[in-house]
Amino acid sequence: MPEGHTVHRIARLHREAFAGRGVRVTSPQGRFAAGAARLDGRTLDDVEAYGKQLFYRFGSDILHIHLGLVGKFLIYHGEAPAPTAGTRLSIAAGETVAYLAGPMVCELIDPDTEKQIVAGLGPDPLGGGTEEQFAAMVARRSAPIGAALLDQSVIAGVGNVYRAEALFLCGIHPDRPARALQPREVACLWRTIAGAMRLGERLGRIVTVSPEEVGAASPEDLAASDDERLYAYRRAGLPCRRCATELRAWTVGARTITACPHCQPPHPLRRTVQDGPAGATEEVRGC
DNA sequence: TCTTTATGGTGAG
DNA sequence: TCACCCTAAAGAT
Repeated sequence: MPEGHTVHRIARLHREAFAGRGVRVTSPQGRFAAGAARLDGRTLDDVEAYGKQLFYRFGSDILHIHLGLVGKFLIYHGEAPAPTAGTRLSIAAGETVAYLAGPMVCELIDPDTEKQIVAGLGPDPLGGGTEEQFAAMVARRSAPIGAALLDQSVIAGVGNVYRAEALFLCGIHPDRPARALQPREVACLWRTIAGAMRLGERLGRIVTVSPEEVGAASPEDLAASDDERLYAYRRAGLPCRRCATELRAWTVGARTITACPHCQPPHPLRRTVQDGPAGATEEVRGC
């Protein structure tokens, strides 16, 4: 389940469990045997996340991990099962063991390489990025905003779920050119994504629906639900939670997005301002 | 036991 | 635009 919130959560949990301690590092599967042997027994100084990248610092040796689509960490406190045939990496200290399976990247790099990787990424809402940085990246993209949000050089850490949810919550059609968005729409996207990612990091699951909207007491309750956490992602053919219009799915940026035809109109709606200057209009949300 | 699915990204054509 | 890589877990048989 790796979007940025998952990666930052892993960094936090692993920092708490392993940082400042000597750690046992092995590669049960063998595909990271040489790297594991180099790190085994050494002190893990710190764990950091940026976007979807993880960096484990052992002095000037840095373990770089990217989970990709199917990669995951399984963490055990106390008794742990034997690693499976797919366990690329095992990190252990005291009572805690973390198994890594299916990562897209698991490699040793030096500090310069880390700098290059981070330099190629846009602002990370959970990593000190700013709304101004995001706005500057969006302003120079002619691609659809739905594609731009998946581009890690525009904003780091957003994946297919946060993209669909943020565009829905801000009432923005995914096909609209990024640079044509109004400043308030860009601001809405950044703030919505940042807030949702902070919540996701805390809950360990993406929740965007307002609890009161579905009669729930808290986001924690929604996190346990499979049906009520999200507004748009993978809900094609179902009625919009806000207006009951049937949600529609198509491809944007080589991945499937789902959106509401009514809440996310192709062009921002405008209406005449009653008490403003003659001919003045203001934007209104689809819903 | 088999099949399906996934929140990502790259490289070839 | 497509094929392809990585693996666990849920669902189907």
